This record gives sequence, structure tokens and C-alpha cells, in this order.
Amino acid sequence: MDDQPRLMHSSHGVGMAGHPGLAQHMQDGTGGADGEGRKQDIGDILQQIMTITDQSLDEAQARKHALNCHRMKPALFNVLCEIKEKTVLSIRGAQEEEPPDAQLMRLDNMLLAEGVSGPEKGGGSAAAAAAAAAAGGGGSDNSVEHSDYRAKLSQIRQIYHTELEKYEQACNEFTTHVMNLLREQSRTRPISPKEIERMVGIIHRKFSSIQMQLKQSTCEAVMILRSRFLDARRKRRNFNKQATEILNEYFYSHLSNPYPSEEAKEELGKKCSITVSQVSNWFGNKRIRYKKNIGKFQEEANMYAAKTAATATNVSTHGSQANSPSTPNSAGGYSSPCYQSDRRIQ
DNA sequence: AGCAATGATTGGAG
DNA sequence: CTCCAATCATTGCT
Repeated sequence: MDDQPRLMHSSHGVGMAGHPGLAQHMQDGTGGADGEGRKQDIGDILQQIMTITDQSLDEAQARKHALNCHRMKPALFNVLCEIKEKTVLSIRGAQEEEPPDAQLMRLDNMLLAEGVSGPEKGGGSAAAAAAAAAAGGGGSDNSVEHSDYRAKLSQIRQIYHTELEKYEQACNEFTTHVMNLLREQSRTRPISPKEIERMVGIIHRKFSSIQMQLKQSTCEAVMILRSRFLDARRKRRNFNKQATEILNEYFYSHLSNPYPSEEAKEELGKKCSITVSQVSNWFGNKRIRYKKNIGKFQEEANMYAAKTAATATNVSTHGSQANSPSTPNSAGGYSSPCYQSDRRIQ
């Protein structure tokens, strides 16, 4: 691709300025009988093309100047432009429009969502928000994990941006280079602005395909990072004893309806330093596991029932008996906890 | 290593 | 959306 402009440059210099014979041929168009003479002419032209690289820069410049000043130049140039316009238009046109690349859009969206391509990691990115939410629980383990994740993510981000910048710069440089060349040549060779535009389009497409690869590999890197760090199943931490205690207390004291409301979940989450969805997960797991094997949990149930009973009596002896969980079945009914899955209240 | 416990995810139902 | 049920993946004990 690099030497294409140079080739174009050399060929026209010969054809027009260096060889009057060509103009002659163009005039008597049909060419006709003297095949011999024509062959000779073409041979000359080829010869000149072959030797063009031997010419000095000054010489080439002089030829160019001579061409530009030739009295027939404007007329010839117009003819060439016209012919070219026609052929170019007939060749092109059909394949002009390209559909907005769905794949590229997907990649862009993902990079944006992951906070790689978006604005600096303020509050905007989903990943940052999720990380903040998860770390907001307060577990120092968690925040360490997430800061590690964020560090890696910003590393990816940085690489992505520097690479992108590099590509963009290279693209721009190359584009302006080609444009300059074409503009320069357009003085001696029929090059329409449209053609330049198209050439720029081609260059941009080439570079954007490189960019696409960059985006793809960045996406892959982010996905791997995510699965490493954010897939909680991989880095699961058991809740601490106190949290489990609090959750179990609530569960067994609401055994007839172990479905904490949104507020209750928030409260529990706060108490246990976990998120609301973690509370939901815990209750979901607990319900199903309790139901599956009530016998196994009997002891635990008794223990917590006794515990809540103790605190209840404690509170009632201390102050007013305001402690009445919405479903006070726990006090004595622990021996036969009536778990009914379809008695839930939304 | 093998195992149970456990937190999280997934897919389907309502 | 929530919940259930099954399942995954890790933890922590033996």
C-alpha cells in the first residue's frame, strides 16, 4: 500500500509530460493500421517508466512543471476527468453504503458498560457502580478484592486508550499523507474530490478493522478479568459468625413466614454488613435447604428458638413487652415449626 | 483427597 | 420482579 502513490506519481509524469507520442495517440483515437508504430510508442513509454526512478528529483520537478505549463494541458485534463468520472461512477455507487457494524457496536457497548471506553471511572460505569455497591457492604476483604479488580481494569483501560490513540494518530497521519499526495497529483492527474474521499474511506475502514481487533481483545481481557474477580462463586467468603447468627435468628423467629420484607432485608443487610441481595440469597438458600431436610435443622431451630425466647423474656422483664415479632410463633412452637412455603406474604 | 456446608448463579414459574 | 429448585464453585473440616 505504501508504494502505490509513488507508482501513480511516476507513471503519470512519464505519460503526459515525457512523451508527446501519447498525446498524439489520444488525438487520433482509433489508432488503426500502424500497429507497428504504436508498439514502438508503448515500448518507449514502458522504457521511460522503467527509468523513471533513475531520474533526479529536479528533473522530475522540471517535467512536472513543463506538463503543467503545456498549452494542451487544461483541455486534456478535462477530458480525462470526464472519462474518469464516468467510469468511476459506473464502477462504484453500488457498493458505497456499508451497514453499521453490529459486532463493532456490541463491542463498543460492552467496553462502555465495563468502564473501559467511557468517561474516567467516576460513577458512570456499571462496573464501578457494581463494585462500589458490593464493596459498600464494608467487608475489608471485599474492598481489597475490588481494588485489585479496579487496578487491573484501569490497566486494561490504559493500554486500550494508548493503543487506540496510537491507531488514531497513525490513521490520521496516513490519511493526511495520502490526501496530500492525491491533492498534489490532482493537479496533473484527474482525481476528483470524491475519489480522495473514497480513498480516505478505505483507509479508515482498514484502520477501523485494526481497531476492531483491539476492541475485541480488550473485551476478552475484561471478560477474563471479570470471571476471575467478580464471579463471586470463585471468591466466595463465608459470612462471619455474627452475621449468620443474626440471619438465623430472624429465620427461626419467622419460621412460619420466613420472607423478610424489603425493609427487613435492608435492616438485616446493614446488621450483617452484607448486601440486600446477599440477604435474599441467604434466605432463599435457607428456606430451600430447611424445607428439604427439616430434621437436620431441628437442633438449630431449637437452639435459635430458645435464644429468641430468652431475649424476649429478657426484654419483657426489662421494659415494656414491645418485642413481638410479626409472627410470634417462635416462643413455644419451635418443637414443631410449621414451615409452609405457600403461606408467604409479598 | 474427600466430604459437607455454603454463598452465588441460572432457568423456569407465577 | 420474587421465589424455587437445581446446580456450581469455593470454603473449611476430617
